[in-house]
Amino acid sequence: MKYEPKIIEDKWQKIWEEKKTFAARPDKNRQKYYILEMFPYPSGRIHMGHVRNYAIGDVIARYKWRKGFNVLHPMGWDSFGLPAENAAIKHKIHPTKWTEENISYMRAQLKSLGLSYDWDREIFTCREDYYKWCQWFFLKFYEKGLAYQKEALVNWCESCKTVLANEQVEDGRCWRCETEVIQKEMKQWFFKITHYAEELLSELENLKGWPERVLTMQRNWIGKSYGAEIIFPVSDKNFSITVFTTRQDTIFGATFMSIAPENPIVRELIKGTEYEKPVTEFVENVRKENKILRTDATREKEGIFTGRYCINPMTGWKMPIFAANFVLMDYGTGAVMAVPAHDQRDFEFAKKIGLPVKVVIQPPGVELNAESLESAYTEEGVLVNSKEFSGMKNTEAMEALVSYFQKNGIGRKVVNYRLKDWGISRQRYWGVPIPIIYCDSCGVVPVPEADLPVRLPMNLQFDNIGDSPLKGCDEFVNTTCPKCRKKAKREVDTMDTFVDSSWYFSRYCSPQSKTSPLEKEELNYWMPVDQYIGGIEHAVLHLLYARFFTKVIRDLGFLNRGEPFTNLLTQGMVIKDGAKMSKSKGNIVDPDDLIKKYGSDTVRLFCLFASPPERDLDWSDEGVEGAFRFLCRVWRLLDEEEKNFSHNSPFSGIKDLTGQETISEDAKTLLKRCHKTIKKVSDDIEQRFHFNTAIASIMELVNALYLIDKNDFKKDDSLRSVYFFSVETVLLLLSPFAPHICEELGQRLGKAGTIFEQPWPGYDEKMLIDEEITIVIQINGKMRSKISVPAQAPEEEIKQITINNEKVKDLLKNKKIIKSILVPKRLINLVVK
RNA sequence: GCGAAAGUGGCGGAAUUGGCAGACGCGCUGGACUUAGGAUCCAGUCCGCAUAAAGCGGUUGGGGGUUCGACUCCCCCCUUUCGCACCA
Repeated sequence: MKYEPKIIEDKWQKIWEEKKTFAARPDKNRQKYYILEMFPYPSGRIHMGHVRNYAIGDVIARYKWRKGFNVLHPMGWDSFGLPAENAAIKHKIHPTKWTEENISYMRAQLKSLGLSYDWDREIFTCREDYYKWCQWFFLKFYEKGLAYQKEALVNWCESCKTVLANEQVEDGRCWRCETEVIQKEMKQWFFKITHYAEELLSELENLKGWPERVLTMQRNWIGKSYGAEIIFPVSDKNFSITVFTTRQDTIFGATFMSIAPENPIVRELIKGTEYEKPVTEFVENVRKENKILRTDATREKEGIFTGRYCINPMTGWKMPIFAANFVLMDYGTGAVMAVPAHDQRDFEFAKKIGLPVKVVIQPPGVELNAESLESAYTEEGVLVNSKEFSGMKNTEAMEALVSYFQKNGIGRKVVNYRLKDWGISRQRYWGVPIPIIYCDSCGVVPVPEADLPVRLPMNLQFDNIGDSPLKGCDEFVNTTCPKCRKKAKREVDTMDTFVDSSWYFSRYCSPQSKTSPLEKEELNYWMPVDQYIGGIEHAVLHLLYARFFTKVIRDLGFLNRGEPFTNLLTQGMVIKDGAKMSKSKGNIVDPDDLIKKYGSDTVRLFCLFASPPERDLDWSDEGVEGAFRFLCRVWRLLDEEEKNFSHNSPFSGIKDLTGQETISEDAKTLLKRCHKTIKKVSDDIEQRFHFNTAIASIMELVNALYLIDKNDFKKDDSLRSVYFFSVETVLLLLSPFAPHICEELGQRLGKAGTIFEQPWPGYDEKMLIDEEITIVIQINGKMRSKISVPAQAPEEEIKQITINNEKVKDLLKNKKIIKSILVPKRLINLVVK
């Protein structure tokens, strides 16, 4: 009988679907295991990256299930987003239709892969019953002061008339029309993620199951730094400028001040003076520059004098104030004290303009001299020219100065974060409407909870990209104020789709709940996700937002903990011909074609075998062929034997040697090999997710089975029995990787029930021990020979056998043994002279 | 520039705690079966020397070190990938 993957895969997928084999129910008596792969955007078709991601998750899910865990393994669709809107414009098809059609197609593709999802929990972020709760969360955020509105600078494409996400800006240009992106000030809604900045940072330490890489990226992103805010009074004005610095120890060397061009203080400083025109011109020019160019470290330092001075509170000097292109408005206070001797940027700028440089930190053993300085000295040292602080180590001066500032009202100690609040407004149609109403009398009014959802209107025309398409939909925009019942207008922006994906994993715990976004009891049973799997590209964005949301969900009283993902696996990319698979490279491999040709078991097996999950996977058509060949080999293990099996016999469970005195040596060797393979495969899955080596060891077992001469069965019944036990073992071990073929062969082997219902095979420690072991003989660290000794042989005996070995004797002629090292069960090393 | 990860046969990769480098697969070579083989089975396959066989030497990006022993630990350097990058 030929191995025909298509037939058997259809058969088993149908059985799984009808029986709801993978449905999860909370069960207090069983330990839960929540495994999750990042849900996909329904772009049209599944690609190889998805296949790999889901194959990895499926192995873990099936393994844990068989280990007796109550497994939750859900799937859904991150189905709001710009591509649907673009497709609508291009093909005159409604985003809903486009999205739902893609979902149907991709769901069928996932099902054809035989993945163990609980499809009853499927989530669609673009459907009312989900996005209603996004709006509900928005209202809760608003109530708690975690959602607010402010003017902000955003990436703006003048040609497309829309805000662009950072990912959609390539080299400072719009990805679609290549227009240069500018910074535009717009009123935007923000989520106050900075409220949790400290916790988001400190909790990283407890995420032991996360890759260090991701933790580092999040730490960098949050960017905590310790320093001081210092107040500099402005000459001839009744206000002052506050700067943030981490180097308050250098304040005696501050000779001028630089402020961000965008800083509103600039306007105040120049108002009505001769500097107004040139400075405004400079500011406008800098603002027109795109952000990428602006924040390039190698960019020429430019600045313009504002005509004003401020007073250094420690030295009393008049410091000229400059507007400078290298000062960022959105970090610190948007103003910095410039210390040219000890900051490279200030140094470059001072040299260019000809501003004074003053050394206030001296490194040990060297005398720095302001005139001969070629670059800023930014390392540690001792304070000089710093009044009573002179002579202090700069690290000590940090603290001393902060106390001095605080005592004298000059400044204070502060902690600054690089993390900014999350701007969630998008001038798009295909997203969650922000549930806010603007009333001329009442101002900003949140939509009452009872009125949710604010529905996305379905009757829009998609013939042109405009900013906030909802603006043009009168029946959406025009409404009545919930407070005063007068005419009012709705917010026309929608939410960033990252909002939708920030809590979907929680919703999976009670996906059908109509009364609440989350059911407390179910949530606390399933959460946190025990194993989350996805690409590294979400290291900061999604994974940070999800952590933030989970903390809010905790503080809203739904959940008793604030971290969503205990373990995180970031799988590598799928590479072909040295590049990531992409349309533009033309190196795409379509999963559908492969499944049609080889079956999904083969495709999954190859993805898992070709490299460990966290590394990039090099695609190889020959490798796929090899995976298929291996499954054919497994198939043929029992090809001619089928008629000999008794039907409905139970699976064997652990098979050891108890009561088997009649077992032959060959059978014993094979049986031991089975137990070793069980251990190896279990450990590789459980401890390291190294599926490639797990599969390799199953291949070894299969190779060993092929070397057994079935003619021997006639005279050796124990060998026959162990052989079929081994086949059974192969199926039990291989089934998380290639489930369909294993189920089919299990049935053909005459077994009652399915493999999925069988517990994961155990092994007998006794069966792992060899009676005879091979000891390697090294002489001066070089491998010279091997000997076979009883496993229990004492050290002295092994040594005797070694020196009596013919070859060793030969090599030891005229030499003296100085030392011998015995590594138990492995080797003996003779050090000779 | 800063930080992280990686570098092993012709290729993908293995070696889990410092103990036989190259498991397993691909590719290649030979043999068996065969009308045929691009199916299947068996065997060989790191490199060099030697070769009837046994053997000898070398080898984990390069150089140094620690150790009886290093792919593994330490120092220096090279290359690649990724992340951050005027953050005061």
